[in-house]
Amino acid sequence: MNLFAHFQGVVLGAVDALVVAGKLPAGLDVSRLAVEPPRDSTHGDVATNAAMVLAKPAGMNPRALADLLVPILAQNQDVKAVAAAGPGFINITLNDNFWPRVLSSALAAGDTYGASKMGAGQKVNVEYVSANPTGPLHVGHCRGAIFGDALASLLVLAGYDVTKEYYINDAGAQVDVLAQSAFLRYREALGEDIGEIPAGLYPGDYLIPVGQALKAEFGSTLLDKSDYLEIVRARTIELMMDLVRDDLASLNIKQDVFFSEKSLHSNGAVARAIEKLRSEGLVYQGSLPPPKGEVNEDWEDREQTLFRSTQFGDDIDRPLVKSDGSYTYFASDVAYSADKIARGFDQLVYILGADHGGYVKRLQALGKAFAGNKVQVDPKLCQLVKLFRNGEPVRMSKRAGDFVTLREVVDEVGPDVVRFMMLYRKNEAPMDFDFVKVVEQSNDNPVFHVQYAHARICSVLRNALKVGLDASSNAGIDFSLLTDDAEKALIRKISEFPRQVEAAALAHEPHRISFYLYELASDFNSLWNKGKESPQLRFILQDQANVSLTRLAFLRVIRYCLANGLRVLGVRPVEEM
RNA sequence: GCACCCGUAGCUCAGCUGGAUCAGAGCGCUGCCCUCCGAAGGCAGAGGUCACAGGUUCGAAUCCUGUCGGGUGCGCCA
Repeated sequence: MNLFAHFQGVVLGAVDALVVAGKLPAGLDVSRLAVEPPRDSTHGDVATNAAMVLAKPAGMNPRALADLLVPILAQNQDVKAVAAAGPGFINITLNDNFWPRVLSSALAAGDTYGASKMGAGQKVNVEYVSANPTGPLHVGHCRGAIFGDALASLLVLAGYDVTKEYYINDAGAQVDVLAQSAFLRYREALGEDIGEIPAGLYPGDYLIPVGQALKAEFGSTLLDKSDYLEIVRARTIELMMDLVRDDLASLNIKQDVFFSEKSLHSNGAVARAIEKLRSEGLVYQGSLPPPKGEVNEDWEDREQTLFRSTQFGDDIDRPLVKSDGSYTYFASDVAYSADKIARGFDQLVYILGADHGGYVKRLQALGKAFAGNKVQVDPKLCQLVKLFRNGEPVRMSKRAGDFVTLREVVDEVGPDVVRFMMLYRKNEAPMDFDFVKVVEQSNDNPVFHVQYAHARICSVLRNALKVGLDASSNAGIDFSLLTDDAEKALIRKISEFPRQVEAAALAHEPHRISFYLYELASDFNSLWNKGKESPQLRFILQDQANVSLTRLAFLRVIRYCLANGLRVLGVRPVEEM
């Protein structure tokens, strides 16, 4: 159960009672009414701003309204005490028998503790990575890949119907260059001395096996074909996407849909989407003003086909057709947006790199153009990751083909560490990633801190078996035996998990789960350390089977909480370290 | 020139969509404890005008405007 959602209902019931009694006007907007944990736990267990939010529309003083609500809330069987405080807060202290029920329901929920129906099956498309299929993924793709994947898991837990999608930029000039580069490697595989890779082509070694694969498949027949480049391009893109999928698999990322940009052109979707916009008066011939500030020598005034994106909040209108008559990259985006919307998504989430900040408004403009306000378009920008090794920056050469690959990072520190650390920052904040620090086996390392808490719990559960306590049974559990402050703090923290999941999902911010898990692990460690000094607080007490069984069940709840949270992040909850 | 992101303790960052004698965590620093329990330590302390200036209201780190500083972009490259 979500304790706070539960009491939201209770508070709303109290408000209704006042309406029925004629003490409040009907039809008040309760959308801002919140039920939250109080900042200071000495204030109580749950707090609501109901009186302050409703005071103004009701034309009342917040404290006076609070005083009306207090006696009604006090009647609730789960409420031990309720009081108005400060400017109009209402603090509720729950009956002692309430917390054991929270734990019991969490234990019963087990692997599904924290799951929510908030999403109500709404369809969400999360598009992430979408790197050009011209080589292996590099470290720059890493953060967005992990962020998108964790967000998708988070949304699933919160009850959304999620599609994880990758947009393949397989049209345009860069894949022609790729094809030429691969063809060179093909000739090399056939024994030709190709010398230096010419400037402008992709020099990376990863194309050598592609050349060999082409040789194995086609022999030398491509040399005589006039449409060889067409064949090489198609085959190379397939091989590059295999490479990309392998890279993603190293992070345990598996996307559902790989959407081809090229297909939008070949099946006429681009033309149709633009016609759709044109029919609504959103496409016109015109010229754009030159950018102010810096002087651009190459600037020439041109008339072009433009999408009226300024009508939807964009800074300038966006060109759809190049001067040679072919479509711009943005024209593909137009068709792609239309396609996503036609597939019936309620939300479109785009995970973009920091250098794509300029895309936010135009993507939102497309959403509005095709679906009005019915579809929420939320582009999320992931800031840069700076690599360090023991505090020293890891230098990357600018030369093409010489970059730190995603695979190198994963191979060095492991997928769990990469995933956790990439999610231990909010996406808008730049991040430092130190190869040495992130693998330190100490409590100062957040990944270790959380993993270790889980492993410790598993260790105690194993030890319990050795002394004949069956921790998997639900017999003999009496959660009201958990009365120490450290235990109670932990129970509170556990009770917040479902709420954290919903809030993080709503905000599209998976990092909140990471921070929550860190705090949960800290609270658990505090209890553990208290047990060092006070043996009666340990989990296994030789002569007190009922207390031991209860505490072991408590540990199982904590473990579910940790494991379910880690599952959102895509980090393995390890059983020993 | 314009747009977007960022600015919170010495450092790295949270701050739950405007809440409360609450500005928090970790590191680092200081002082104790830990050679016996469940290895990869524990407890406590010091520190900040939330970049700056206005505004909105019962109430602002949070919203608005402006300024300063850092980052990223800015018409036929995808």
